[in-house]
Amino acid sequence: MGVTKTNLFTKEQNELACYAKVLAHPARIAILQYLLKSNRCINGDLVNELGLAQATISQHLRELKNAGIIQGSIEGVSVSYCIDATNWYKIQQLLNVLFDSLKSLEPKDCC
Amino acid sequence: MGVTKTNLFTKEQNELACYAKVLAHPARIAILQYLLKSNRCINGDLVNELGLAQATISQHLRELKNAGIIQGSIEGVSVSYCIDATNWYKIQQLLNVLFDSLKSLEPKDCC
DNA sequence: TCAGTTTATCGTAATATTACGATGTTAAAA
DNA sequence: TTTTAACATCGTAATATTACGATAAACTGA
Repeated sequence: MGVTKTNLFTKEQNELACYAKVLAHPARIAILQYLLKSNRCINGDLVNELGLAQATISQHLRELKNAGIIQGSIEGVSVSYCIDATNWYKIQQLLNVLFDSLKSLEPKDCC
Repeated sequence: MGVTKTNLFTKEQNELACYAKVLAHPARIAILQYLLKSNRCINGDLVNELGLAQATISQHLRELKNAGIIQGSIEGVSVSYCIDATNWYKIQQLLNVLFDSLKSLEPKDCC
């Protein structure tokens, strides 16, 4: 097996899991933090900043882009990436809907 | 390779990625949503609710528990699981620190 | 004690992810 | 036109994840 049984779950559950998966790697977190700090960057910036090979950075950038978290535009010989603000807030809200739905319990209420 | 180069990243980046990884599966999202709704559950509840084998549910529960998101206590012949509220809020805050640090830009400011 | 119930763990097959060298592709510069 | 720079993509090795049957462990009730 080893394949997630996507059909067992709701669209919302799969969507949330997909977004979480994109965040589930420290290099991608680092890329996002770099973008948050500097507004935009190119592949080469990140190769210097993170210590991973160019091909690896490119692969991570593609995953972030496929998920809609960042967008890239060709700028001469390089590609300028930045955060897609619209999706950024959408993902934050999706996560907060989940996290906010914990009815407040006394600490150690159940277990 | 195929091994994340953990040492290249900060403790915070690795921690955030770890929490995201636990959320990065629809079955675990479904388990959390079930717990949010019903406050507590046992393995058998989830086997009925989700359509996955008992061993698979048990494996997902272990990952949620190892990450500190849920806790379980033995209750007779079964194990009662519930959300660990303290860590729940901590993770939400960690995520929001990331998401809130997007300086507001005009939509389509960069790319 | 013995049988039944509920979980956890082991072993394993199928698949996904991570990382990087090598190789293409595209646009500016010479 | 040729060269250079910056990326993307391909191919692949190493490892991680997902799922489940089988089995073990622990507690309950007869």
